[in-house]
Amino acid sequence: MNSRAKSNTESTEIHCGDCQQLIKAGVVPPGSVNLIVTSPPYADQRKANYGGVHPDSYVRWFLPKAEALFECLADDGSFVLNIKEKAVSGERHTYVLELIMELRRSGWLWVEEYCWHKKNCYPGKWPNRFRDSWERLLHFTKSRKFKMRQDSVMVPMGDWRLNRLQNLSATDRVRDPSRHRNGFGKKVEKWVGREKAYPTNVLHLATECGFKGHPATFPKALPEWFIRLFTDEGDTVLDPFAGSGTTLVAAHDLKRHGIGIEISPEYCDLIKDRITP
Amino acid sequence: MNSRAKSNTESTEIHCGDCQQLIKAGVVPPGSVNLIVTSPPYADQRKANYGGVHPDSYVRWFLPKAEALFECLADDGSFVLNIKEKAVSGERHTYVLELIMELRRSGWLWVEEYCWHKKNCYPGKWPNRFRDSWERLLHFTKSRKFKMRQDSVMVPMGDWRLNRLQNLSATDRVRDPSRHRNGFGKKVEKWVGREKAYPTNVLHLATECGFKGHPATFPKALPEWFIRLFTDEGDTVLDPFAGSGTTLVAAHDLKRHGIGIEISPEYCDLIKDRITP
DNA sequence: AGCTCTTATGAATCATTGA
DNA sequence: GTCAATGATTCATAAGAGC
Repeated sequence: MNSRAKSNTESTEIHCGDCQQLIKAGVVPPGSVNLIVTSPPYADQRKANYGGVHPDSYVRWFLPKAEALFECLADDGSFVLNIKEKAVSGERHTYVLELIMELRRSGWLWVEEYCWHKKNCYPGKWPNRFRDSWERLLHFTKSRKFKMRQDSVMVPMGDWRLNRLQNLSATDRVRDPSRHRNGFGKKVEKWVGREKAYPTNVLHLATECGFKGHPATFPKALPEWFIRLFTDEGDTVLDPFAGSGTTLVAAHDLKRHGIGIEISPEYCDLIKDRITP
Repeated sequence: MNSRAKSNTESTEIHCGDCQQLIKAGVVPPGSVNLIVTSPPYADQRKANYGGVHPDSYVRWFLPKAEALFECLADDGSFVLNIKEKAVSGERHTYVLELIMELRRSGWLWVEEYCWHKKNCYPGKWPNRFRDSWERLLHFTKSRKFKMRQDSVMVPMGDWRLNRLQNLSATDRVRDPSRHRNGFGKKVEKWVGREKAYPTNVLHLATECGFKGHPATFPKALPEWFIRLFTDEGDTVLDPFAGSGTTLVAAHDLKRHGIGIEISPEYCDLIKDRITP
């Protein structure tokens, strides 16, 4: 199970323990990971499962782990962190903001904040806020030049294209560039026959309701999207807070080599059940 | 024009000048404003119009203005700030995060971060990121108990159903293969008999394309939503960076007393043209 | 009125060139 | 070398024109 032979790209490793300790112990070789995508235990949530981390000490808890992750990530690799701050005594807590700034201070580049717009969010009603329907997907890298396969996540264009491109008017080709600083009109011809467009930085996905047994299931489509975007086949994907193993299942299905680290023995067993056919 | 008599709830004041100076000068009485909703000039944008503020000095530029706003806001009032950090040399800049923390340090409560998911975002393509399709709507208050009229922004179930059906674009279907038509049908059935539902903290709106004369038009539906949510009829709404006056038009239409402050004389004139019938 | 088709344009970002 | 201006790239919406 511990073999990382590139020849078998569909192999998946599961390690049971604390990710910081295991990585420091050499379980994941330095620079060997192409993508880290994870949804760590939220502050003060999942108390029953993880023991809970208080919001005020969340940054202190996370930083050394991020340092370990930095070591094992390849220079052109990406780190995608799914997180959302909780509300504490009527306010949004600032630990996520502080975490971003501290991670930058320790060498990470904060390239982008993708937005996961949840189609079906958790129900509830409070006097001072509505249901929280979005989460942050923070994208960090080690370098300004990183691997990104934009073509692999293109989406079908809107129907507008069908009408738009049937008749190319003269204006399409002659849009005055002195007034509008974009040659968009000129290039419309290029679109004939094109079926797909690049997506935006908002992922509009539903949460997964089907899988029981772990409280924080994020939809498989989420890691899948980032795995397709930031890795090639045969690359290595790491989830240091594997939980129920959704990222690893996605990596396996996409023929990437998966490494999962999970501190809870029960979840480790659960992941193994999920991965092995 | 300067009368703030509550009797005339539809009156709208326009003041031309710097909001900080004008408020300090007493143009807006302390504690008289129920809602501040504004979209300030973004860092280093609108150079032609405002002179531009460098991202690195944005917090320093904004803080004293926020202090003035604090003074004129009622104790149970709300401050809604529409903002989004720009990308600087391959990274998202952190001035918005810093601003949130500094505002908290100076007495504001950061109650919530609403998300404006823009249906039509600016086009473009870059090697390291996709098009930016969302902006922040930061909600600050002076007190944990603030005025909130949740019922006033409930969405009719019928419209909701209609919109969902219409918005089921090809993109929706591809990104979320788990959403089957039968599953959707089930969900709709669940809502039969119920007339209205509470919204979430994500607003899914298009940007306004048509309005000329000001570079930063945000859709009228945006201030409208917050005005209905955080004020009653006859209350006072302030926009200290009025721009083209969209917030004031919304306030006027909803029978709120509007106060607009705008530093550019041309825009002041433009607002007056827009307000007066 | 309702439909189709046409057209303008929007808080952008990065790479390159020039001062 | 640092900084500022210019060029190249891209998509969905709404308003308007035409039928």
